[in-house]
Amino acid sequence: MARLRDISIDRETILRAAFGLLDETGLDGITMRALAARLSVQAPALYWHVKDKAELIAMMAQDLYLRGREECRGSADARSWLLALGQGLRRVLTGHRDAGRLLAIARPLTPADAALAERMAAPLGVFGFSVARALEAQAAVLSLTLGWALYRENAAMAEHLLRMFDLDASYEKGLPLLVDGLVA
Amino acid sequence: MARLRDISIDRETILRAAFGLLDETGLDGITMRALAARLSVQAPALYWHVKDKAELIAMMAQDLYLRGREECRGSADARSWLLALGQGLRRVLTGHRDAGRLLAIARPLTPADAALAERMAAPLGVFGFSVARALEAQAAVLSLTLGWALYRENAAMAEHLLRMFDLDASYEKGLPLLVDGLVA
DNA sequence: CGACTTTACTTAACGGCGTTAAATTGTCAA
DNA sequence: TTGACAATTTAACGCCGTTAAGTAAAGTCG
Repeated sequence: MARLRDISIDRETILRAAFGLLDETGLDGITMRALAARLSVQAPALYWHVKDKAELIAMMAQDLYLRGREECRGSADARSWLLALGQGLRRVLTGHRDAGRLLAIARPLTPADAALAERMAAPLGVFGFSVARALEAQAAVLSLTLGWALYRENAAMAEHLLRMFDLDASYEKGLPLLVDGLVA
Repeated sequence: MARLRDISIDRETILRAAFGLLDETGLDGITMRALAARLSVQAPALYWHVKDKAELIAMMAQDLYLRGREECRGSADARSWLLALGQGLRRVLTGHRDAGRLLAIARPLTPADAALAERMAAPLGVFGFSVARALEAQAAVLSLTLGWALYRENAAMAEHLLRMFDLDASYEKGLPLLVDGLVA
């Protein structure tokens, strides 16, 4: 395991370094060379652990989604579950620079991995949702949240706009409107 | 005007060529060299008309937004105006490959141009909305629509998922839920 | 008409990017 | 001791956005 170097890198350390790089330099700052340098390694070494950059971005996206979903573990009904999903993902996305943009450019995962969306929505089944209805409701909440995150990232520069209305409050208001309709 | 070449290029022809290139090759296919080739010109010639690639993308984004808004010209009330805004933008975004991703990576326009969002939301004022409430409502509808477009672009490859529920119908259902709450 | 400026392009080049190929080195099993 | 294997290195390729410098046509003006 340990080789020339005291500690070697693996997918997990690469992933964490990538998020660190994202927060410090933004999405454009994520280059294979910069990421490698942060791990005290040459760029091609990364390709032993990761197929290509697109896979790395997909890994990061998946990590963000899963962290967002953890927020709705103890939800007692469909309404609170969907609210927690939206707010959880929102919290995760606001916690990383350019996180919305990252999700936007992330290539879809492998076909086998597309089942993730299905697994994610599964808890809704417990509350009596059909698979189709669960996927629908989840898609609506995730769409609103991702779109909102992008809006926020883009508006960050135009402070003038943000002084005219509270974007965060707008989300807090809009999400329940959508969710209430979805569970009705 | 006309010089060495019979017809010269300008911002408008560049913009149209860029959308053509987008539809044929996707967002990754939009390179300054490919765009120039499509106009029978060398790449650096583009920089006479456009500051850099980011400005080109911003131009395309603005064009998409404005085309989306044209849909809600004849709306009689706030509800139908917001519905038309969402559906109009949705129609425009589904009409171009990777249009959602393009909006997501487009850098915010110049500060002076940030007033565009304000101008866009202005018609809502006629229906009795305050500026803040109009911007809020518009942000919610645009967020849902952009997020939905991204969802759709990413899910396009995972046909398996799409066979389990109707994403378009999901949007048609979710948008009124949000809008009804916003105008209440 | 001829000199000068301006417009709109060309060619050439730079540095950085993602990625691949090949060589290299340390570790472990037989 | 040897040989397979894991994990990295060095070197390089082609493409990217972008800049610098040169150049030809068109407009301006004495």
